[in-house]
Amino acid sequence: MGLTKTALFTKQQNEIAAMAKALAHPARIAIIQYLIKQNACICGDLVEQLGLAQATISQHLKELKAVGIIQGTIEGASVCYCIDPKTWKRYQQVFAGFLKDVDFKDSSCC
Amino acid sequence: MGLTKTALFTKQQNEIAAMAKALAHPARIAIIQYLIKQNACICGDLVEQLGLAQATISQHLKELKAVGIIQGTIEGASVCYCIDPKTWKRYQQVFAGFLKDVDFKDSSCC
DNA sequence: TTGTTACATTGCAATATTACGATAAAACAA
DNA sequence: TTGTTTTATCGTAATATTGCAATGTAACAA
Repeated sequence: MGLTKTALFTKQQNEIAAMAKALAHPARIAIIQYLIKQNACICGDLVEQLGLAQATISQHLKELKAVGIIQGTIEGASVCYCIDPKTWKRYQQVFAGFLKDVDFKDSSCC
Repeated sequence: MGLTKTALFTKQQNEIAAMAKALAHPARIAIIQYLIKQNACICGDLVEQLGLAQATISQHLKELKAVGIIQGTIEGASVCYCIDPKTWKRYQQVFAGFLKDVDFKDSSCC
């Protein structure tokens, strides 16, 4: 069917998966890293930097905006993008919480 | 085209994206959480727990095995799955490294 | 106004993912 | 051996993702 059965899982599980999905493409990782390095930039900079078509970059930016990890502010004809500090902290917390230390038994399997 | 242009990105960016992709489905999050809670379990347990078809669970297990986050050992007719401690630590390090603290300028955007 | 620049959106093609029934394979019991 | 249990794999359908050319839209300049 190709449709994830969201209802079978907890809210938390769906949230972690959705957050991971936003990071599940190298172009989006590259965008985030570039935004951190430059503090902020416009869409055109990313098109040059990454070597993907403008429409493609715009689509990736849309996805990152949808999960709230970046925000864009209109700056004349261009749009200035940057990391949203609040969502960034949430990402840190959620992933640190999920990837917590586990007390693995000796050679854990059976 | 539907084909990610892997060559445009660094090895590190591709790795982070691949690791995130493995976590980008709630069923796989649920499987990992259950494995941590129970220390280990067999495929049949997960089929009961999650309410997905056996073929579907088996497929998710295959993906998790492919990135090395879980390992399976044959135990008679069944297969015992558990978290791979080494890969788990790598996940912790990689995500902690990527989601590091950022010194956000005042209201960071432009 | 006309033209230009910067992005977003639309429409499409190629590929990937999700899900499951059916079937295969391997271990074991009777 | 035959049957049962457990998991993997195959085949298929439905849906999602990736990528880009073309087009739309908004801001600005001349």
